Amino acid sequence: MAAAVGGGRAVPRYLQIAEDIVQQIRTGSLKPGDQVPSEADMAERYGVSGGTVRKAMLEIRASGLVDTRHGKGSYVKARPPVRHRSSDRFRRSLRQGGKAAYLAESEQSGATAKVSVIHIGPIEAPDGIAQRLGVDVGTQVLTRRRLYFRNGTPVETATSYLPWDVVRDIPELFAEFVETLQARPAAKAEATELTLSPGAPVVHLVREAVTEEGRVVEVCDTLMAADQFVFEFRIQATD
Amino acid sequence: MAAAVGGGRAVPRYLQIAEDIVQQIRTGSLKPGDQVPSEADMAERYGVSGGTVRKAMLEIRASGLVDTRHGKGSYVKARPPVRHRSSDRFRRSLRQGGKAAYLAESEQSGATAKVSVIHIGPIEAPDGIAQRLGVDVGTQVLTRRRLYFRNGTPVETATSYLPWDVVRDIPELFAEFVETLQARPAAKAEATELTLSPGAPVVHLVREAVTEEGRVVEVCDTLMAADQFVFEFRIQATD
DNA sequence: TAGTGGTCTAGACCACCGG
DNA sequence: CGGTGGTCTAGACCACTAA
Repeated sequence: MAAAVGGGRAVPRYLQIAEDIVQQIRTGSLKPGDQVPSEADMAERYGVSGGTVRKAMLEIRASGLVDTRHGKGSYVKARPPVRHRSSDRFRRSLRQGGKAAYLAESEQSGATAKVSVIHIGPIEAPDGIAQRLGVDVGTQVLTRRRLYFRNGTPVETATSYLPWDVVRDIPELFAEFVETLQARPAAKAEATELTLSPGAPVVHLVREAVTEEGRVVEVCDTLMAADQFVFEFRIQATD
Repeated sequence: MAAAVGGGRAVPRYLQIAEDIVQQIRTGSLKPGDQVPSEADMAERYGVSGGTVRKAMLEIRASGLVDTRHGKGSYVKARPPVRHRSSDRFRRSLRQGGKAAYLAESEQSGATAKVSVIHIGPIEAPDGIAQRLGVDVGTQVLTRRRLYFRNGTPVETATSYLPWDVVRDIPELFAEFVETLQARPAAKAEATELTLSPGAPVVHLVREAVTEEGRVVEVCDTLMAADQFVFEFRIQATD
């Protein structure tokens, strides 16, 4: 049948449908864990074709309120929206190993947390990392790759890089941390690892640990599901 | 004609096409300002239908490398990807009015900057803002809404809220700033205001200015195109 | 007016999931 | 196996832009 639409439609049909479903979630008609109507259902109910309903589902996914699994359906997320990631985590007393800090911080907010170490071992420093550590590209460094879970779903990957001499000494005399943070859409592989819808935003955070002598002794590269975190920074005014 | 695909295709056609175009941009075959091939072109060139090429374009837009205008076409962004937004901006010496700070910071990185004031005047404090300022909901506060441009395109909106007694005194004795930062997909209206593709990530940053007495005297609510900013924070280690 | 992107249809086959 | 989402087609009409 011919296109779309009788006359001057302001809001496209697929957005109307998406808005309808999102409202049902926000108002609680659809509760956490509930299955969102299947695409076939919606096509019939709203009297539109599959393509249109599909586009609506893309919008709904972009809202971050549902979880879609191929062959099963879409479900309203249980995830409590976000967790605070405060700069407080840099207090030395909380840094008895990064793992403990995460667990403490996470459970403080009433969620189950888990950390799994994917990989640990020596590697040749990749370009950007070598630069940050102030060593030559290809220098051997120790890496540790971790996956962080919250309430059973992965929310963060972290890869840290340490030069060998630092590993031997383990200074724990960091004077300063420099964090750079950028948000962007997830690449395909990243979306898979964090079980996100493709294109969902992720936050890429790189933390450098700097000693009192000004040497960068650790670089930690982390990727987070954006909807799982609120970042908080306290900054002292200076002259 | 019937579907898709002979046999076991690993990577979907639309992703292959998107990847091809993105590579052409990254390698420089398509230069900043160049027009990306039209959808009709691509459909013919790659031998796929319009729907498929459309999906590819969605992926390409998600990469943030391209700017699409209805009725005109898609063009490779001129935007040098990002601008550093460093916590240095809190140095008092740079805070002779927020506008000056932005212009200085921006032009330092070799871009043209412009700030336009959309609105300035009294308003009843909305819920979240009143809470942060420690006043009752509905209290009159001064708001100032600004749109920030970089190289001619809007990249940031900022709305600041100040209680009236602060406006009178203008303390400039901030002791601390607290920033909370969250990334999420842009809502439709936000995407329009910042000329983003719908669903492109934005960063929502709220900055509170705190006096030495611990009073919050200003709340600034800003929304930024995520692909335009890298945030940098330096944090002193404490015990 | 011609060319572009934006919305929509009515179908098809595939890949995945669960019983 | 039936139901679900994922990919794809070959068209249609609409809305915007620029010459």
